[in-house]
Amino acid sequence: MEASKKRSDCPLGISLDVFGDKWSLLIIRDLMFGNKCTYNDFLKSAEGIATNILASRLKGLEENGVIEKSAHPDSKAKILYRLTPKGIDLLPVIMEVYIWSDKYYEMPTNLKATIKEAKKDKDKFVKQVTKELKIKMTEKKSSS
Amino acid sequence: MEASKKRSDCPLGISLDVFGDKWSLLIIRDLMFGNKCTYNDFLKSAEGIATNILASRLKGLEENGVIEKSAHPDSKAKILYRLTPKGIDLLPVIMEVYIWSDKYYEMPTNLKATIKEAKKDKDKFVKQVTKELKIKMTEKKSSS
DNA sequence: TAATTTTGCTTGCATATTGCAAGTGCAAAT
DNA sequence: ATTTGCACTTGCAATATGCAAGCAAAATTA
Repeated sequence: MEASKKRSDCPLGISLDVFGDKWSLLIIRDLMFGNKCTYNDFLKSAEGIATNILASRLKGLEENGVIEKSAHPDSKAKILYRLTPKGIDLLPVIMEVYIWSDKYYEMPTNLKATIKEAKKDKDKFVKQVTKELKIKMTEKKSSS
Repeated sequence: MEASKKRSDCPLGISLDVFGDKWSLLIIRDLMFGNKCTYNDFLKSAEGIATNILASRLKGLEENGVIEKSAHPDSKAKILYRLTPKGIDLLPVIMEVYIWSDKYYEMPTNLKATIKEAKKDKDKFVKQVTKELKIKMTEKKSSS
């Protein structure tokens, strides 16, 4: 997970060293679609990540330039986590995982429409959502 | 990794329970692009997976219907591992990871052309390679 | 035919990672 | 002034990983 070790020159291996674990992509999902942006937000997610694991993953993702910390406009006690452009660029990867999952597993009702839209025109969906995310991650948001 | 445990109803979480670790996607990569199909083939890959981990990952991927075992036409001592249609359907996911990696990391020369082709027309690339894989995984191949 | 090698694992054991509970320090609310 | 919220850290047990060795069946070599 740490930025240092590299098992091979294969781009897939390098990528898996960045987000190839059970938790990293879930954090990125929360930032993309969950309207979550603080440590406590992530903790509250359904999967129940442990506090130390969350801390280590946030550190790893930050070291790898996928997310970044910033001051929360609402409070000095809060830290705002945001996706970097590099993190936003993981949208196609996550989208394809959802599409795969939709084909072989049960899709929760509240996601069906979104996945359907994504499948209909992937490029359009990625462009649209990327645009929204760029805005979202730039604005100094004042709470959800 | 085992087929049983499910952390949440999120399709992303379910997917990560199937291939969300440091090794599974590398095995799938070897099956897709590496012309590898036996236990020893996977062992020889650059990343150097341990024998027990490889065995447990093969078991997990089989339990989850991503790969399947079959008799190797060359020898009874060999076991042929193949991607199922479900496994082949992971191609778009892996492709997007490569494309992401290409943007932010060094791409080995021998892969540049393929990635460029994939980026030019993703749908076409996926259809083309899927077709090839379906054939490859169906034929009782007589060695690489 | 017998010995050796190949193949696909399993086993033992040391080390690393994970998960859970509790605790810490600072900020903010009461 | 005290309590609560937030972002962690720490300790420790449980689990997973990595490494080396071993093992049985099949194939190859002698």
